[in-house]
Amino acid sequence: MFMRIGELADVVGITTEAIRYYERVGLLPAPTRTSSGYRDYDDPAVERLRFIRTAQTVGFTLGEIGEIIALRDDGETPCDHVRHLITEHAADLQRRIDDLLAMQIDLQRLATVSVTAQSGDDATHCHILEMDRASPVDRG
Amino acid sequence: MFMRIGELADVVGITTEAIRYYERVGLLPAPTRTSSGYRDYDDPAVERLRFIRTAQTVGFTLGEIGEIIALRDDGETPCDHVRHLITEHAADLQRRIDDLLAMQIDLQRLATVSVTAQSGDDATHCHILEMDRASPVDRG
DNA sequence: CTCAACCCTGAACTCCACTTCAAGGTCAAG
DNA sequence: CTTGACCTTGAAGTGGAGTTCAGGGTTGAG
Repeated sequence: MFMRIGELADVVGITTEAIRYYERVGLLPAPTRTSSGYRDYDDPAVERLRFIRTAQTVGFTLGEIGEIIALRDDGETPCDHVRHLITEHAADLQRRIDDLLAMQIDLQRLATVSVTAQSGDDATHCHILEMDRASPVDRG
Repeated sequence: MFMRIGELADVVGITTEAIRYYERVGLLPAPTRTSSGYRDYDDPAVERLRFIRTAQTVGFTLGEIGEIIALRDDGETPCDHVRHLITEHAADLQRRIDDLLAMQIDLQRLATVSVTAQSGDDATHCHILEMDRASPVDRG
């Protein structure tokens, strides 16, 4: 299945501009072109774009995604290096998860205060904002 | 207790530049000035800056924080709005955590393959890279 | 043949949350 | 009275992830 950029954009739910941008920054290989210069994509391009989107939703930057993709693309990369990168990304992932969980705890605390504040006596004042917070999560 | 910007910065752990920036974008009211034009902060400023920091750690943007603050400054009770934002952010956070966990499982699988590949028969080829990934988490 | 809908390019612009820079004023210690 | 730490301002820079713009080419339907 070959398709032009607009169709690809529709299929994966990414704008044509973003797709061209990914190509420009090296995340997406330059596709073949029609005689008139139109980009002509195949199924692997769909795969890759979907992968990029997923990786983005979990918080990887395009730079990191590029690294990961490079691993997959570069069949000559020695396994040791690959393992190293995997370990690195795993640790990074764990940090991200920890950060988000900490955020979630903070948010839940805020939500709890919010609910109790709802039945408060003083309607002109938001208790959520006045709560004396526990020390904010301090992770640099 | 009145203090200059540098002391305030130390107290709340925010750079002086960030504090001036918050003032510029309307998050922090312009403080009184000394005769020579130096900013002169009082305790409520400390409170507000701490609130901004806390709100940030739970994932609110400065824009959202500004909204909340504006509501309160207008004398309206921002509780409903705050509750709404909290709910939204909680859901968003949960999605991101789920995605990250899924990604972690993928990565662990990759790491496992990596280890077994180490003792693999074909030393010239990295098996880690050849695995076909499970379909990525697809949440739009 | 014409028209709309699509495609191409490079460059410039946007947003966020700051940071950095340049050029100068103030204040307390020595 | 100089030195150095601090303060002031406006403007510009940063970086990530695109989006928008200007100006033009292609394609297919009517």
